[in-house]
Amino acid sequence: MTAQPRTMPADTTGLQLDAYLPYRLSVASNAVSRLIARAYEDRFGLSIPQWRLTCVLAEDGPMNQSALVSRTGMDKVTVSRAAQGLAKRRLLVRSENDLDGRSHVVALSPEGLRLHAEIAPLALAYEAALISGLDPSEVALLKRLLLRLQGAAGVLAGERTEAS
Amino acid sequence: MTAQPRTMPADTTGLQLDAYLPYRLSVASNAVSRLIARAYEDRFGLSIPQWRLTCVLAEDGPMNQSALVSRTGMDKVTVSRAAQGLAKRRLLVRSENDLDGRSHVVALSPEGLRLHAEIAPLALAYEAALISGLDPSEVALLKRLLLRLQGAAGVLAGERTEAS
DNA sequence: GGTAGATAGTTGCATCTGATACTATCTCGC
DNA sequence: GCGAGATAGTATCAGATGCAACTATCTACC
Repeated sequence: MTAQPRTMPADTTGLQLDAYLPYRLSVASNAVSRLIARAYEDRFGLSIPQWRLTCVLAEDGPMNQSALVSRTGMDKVTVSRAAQGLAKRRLLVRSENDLDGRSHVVALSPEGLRLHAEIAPLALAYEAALISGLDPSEVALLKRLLLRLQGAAGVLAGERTEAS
Repeated sequence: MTAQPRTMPADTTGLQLDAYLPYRLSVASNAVSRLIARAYEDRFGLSIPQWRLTCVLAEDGPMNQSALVSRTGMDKVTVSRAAQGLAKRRLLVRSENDLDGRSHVVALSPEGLRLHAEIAPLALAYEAALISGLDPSEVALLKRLLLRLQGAAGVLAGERTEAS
């Protein structure tokens, strides 16, 4: 005989929040994001969007804002504000684009590059601490599945695909 | 010989945003959350916190708000406002707690239960669509890894553990 | 039994976010 | 070249979020 808790409502839907993937994903992501955001904010005064721009510019070199938008998937308003914040602190420089008067080329300043080089080890240490105890193959699978979920969500949301 | 793009800055940090787990996690979670939030909002007028409360109350039965806080991990302010919104629509009922004048017992109304039963299949369909093509064992591992990341983030953030 | 500290929940506030609207510039077709 | 529509980026506004402060109630200790 299966035990039947007394006040349990007859939930016949088969839905359990704890096992619901979007819920698990959101809770895990929020926990990790809060941790990381606090670390960057407290020690370096960088928001997450600012940190992302810094990373992309350090990796790929100068580009304009719309390239940053497609590279990071962030909103163009978010990118604009993050770039303004970094420019105010002289961590990046925006120069006129002679070929297109609408856009500016955005590049890390030497100080920006230095800051990135300073933060990167900390960022990697956080990642290492988060995945400590996990098998590298599990981590690789995790990243692959996350990319897959992201893609599936984009498709379900009716997102325009690359090959239109 | 490895091709060397011309303008690539000397990024010797070993950090690549695309491969950085917190980034992958955040982007995937945002994509999924946006999809789900829009579905619930558009069709049923429920926010994500309201939907979570509904699920927990349908699963576990009536409880007070602080129990909802520890059950869902959401902020107590978020829970309070979500409960107020649901109460305004008569989807849940708050009754005085005779044993403790500070707290109220929160329970789904019959309409609330009915709405939950109506939404649950849609929620499960979204989950199924997101993980379609994935092996069930992969999904199980994914959920396990997400829980693990969440726990690791909590520990790193100095969170009080259950067994103090 | 009265006071100090803990707890339940709400309100206020400051911030972040994203959608929309707007300006400026570019491109294309004629 | 010139006007219609596309694109880069910014400004503006509404809603969500979470912290801190607050009220009310409870608990525990003297």
